[in-house]
Amino acid sequence: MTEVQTDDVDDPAVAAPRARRADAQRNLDALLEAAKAVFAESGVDAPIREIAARAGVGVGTVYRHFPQRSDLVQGVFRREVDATADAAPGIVAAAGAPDEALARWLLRFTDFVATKRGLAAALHSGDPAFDSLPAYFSGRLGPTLQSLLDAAAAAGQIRPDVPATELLVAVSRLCSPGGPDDEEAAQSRRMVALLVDGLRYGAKPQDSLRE
Amino acid sequence: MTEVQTDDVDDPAVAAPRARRADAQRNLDALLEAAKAVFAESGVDAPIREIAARAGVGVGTVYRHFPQRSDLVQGVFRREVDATADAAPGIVAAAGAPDEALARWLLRFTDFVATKRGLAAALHSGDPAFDSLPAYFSGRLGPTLQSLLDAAAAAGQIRPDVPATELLVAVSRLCSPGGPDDEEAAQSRRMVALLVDGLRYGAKPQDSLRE
DNA sequence: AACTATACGGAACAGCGTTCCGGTTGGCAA
DNA sequence: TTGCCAACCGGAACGCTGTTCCGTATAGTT
Repeated sequence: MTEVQTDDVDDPAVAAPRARRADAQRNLDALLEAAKAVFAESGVDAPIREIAARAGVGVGTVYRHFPQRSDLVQGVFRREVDATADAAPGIVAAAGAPDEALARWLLRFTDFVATKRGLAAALHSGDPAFDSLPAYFSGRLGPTLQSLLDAAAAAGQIRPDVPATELLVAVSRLCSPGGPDDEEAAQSRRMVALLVDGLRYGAKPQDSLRE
Repeated sequence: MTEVQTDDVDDPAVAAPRARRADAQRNLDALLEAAKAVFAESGVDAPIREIAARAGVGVGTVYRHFPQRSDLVQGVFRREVDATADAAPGIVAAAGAPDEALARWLLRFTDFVATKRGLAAALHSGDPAFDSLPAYFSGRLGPTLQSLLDAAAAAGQIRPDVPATELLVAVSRLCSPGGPDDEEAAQSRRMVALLVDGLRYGAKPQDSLRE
């Protein structure tokens, strides 16, 4: 995430020792992907070996990339937050209307929350290694959601007075009790959809008089 | 558990199968004592073997008396709560005045809180095995402290308007950050003593003018 | 004193985190 | 293209953990 400006190849100034090897990058990606899945279904205390096996690498590789378990947790968390935020433009482009984009993105956000259950426990466990995560969460996702809300509100499709941060935690809580099984996930999605309908209702209450 | 009603040899009433053997009772006591110490210095996640060794028994013995770890935690907790509450009459008898008894009992309570640090984390971990503990805590200790407060207030030695439950949590928090080391424990005790002086001050503010 | 239900101890097993090192390979230089 | 070496990989190995199991010892009764 924060590993930009890697090489100014023909610049003799502070030359990075060397770029990361391709296989290392591949394994790192596979590891984050596997950890995401395992964390989601077994919690953040899942065995390292299981994650390694899922990623098709040895445990040594896990420890080289993530010396501490919290490093792996943070990596997964940040990656998911980024992916969720970055999905917004594509969803806006694909959706026909701002309120539809909003609804779809919130559903996407639901998937994210499902990933991080159990992870929430780690966040509140007081471990200082996770101190920076909540700020990252709202800092990255808040503005994204706010822009979606603003667009839909400007189009007169939803009520304009619901803060993004509140909606964020509301949706989180709607999904948090839900386990990894399909039925509860589906239920969470229905509740989120209902919430979005609530936003729409506030925008044009006169429509509710029609039948 | 469910294999009773064996024989009504000479007592037609429900005769207990047999009493607990003396050595079993000894080991149970030693176990609770050892667990108390180990929990206090290493938290409730301390190795079972360490507790067993401290009690001078084998791990098998631990598991027979406490099949689950939570059983041991509960046992220690209840035992400590009981001991703290039961200490009150003796302290009252030994102390010269009600306010002195109050002060000494609160110091005694401080020792209890020191024991249960880390245990607090277990209490709030959502494990349903611990659901009954908070109620046991305030139900047992609240009335005890209240009677001490009432006695001291009736004697005009302290202010009468401080509820026992509030004082209970206040003292808990005063001690909670303190680790197991002697310096912080001593500091906690000083703070508690200061709190008691505060109670006294409210009763007869005119005394503070004397020197 | 003899007998038996009860209790004890610790070896044994399984699973975990973490370290370590011989073998492998990607990417650069020649 | 070929060769080289640093970077990287995999998994064996170690130590610690919870938990089970059973041969042995003993308290309490007859």
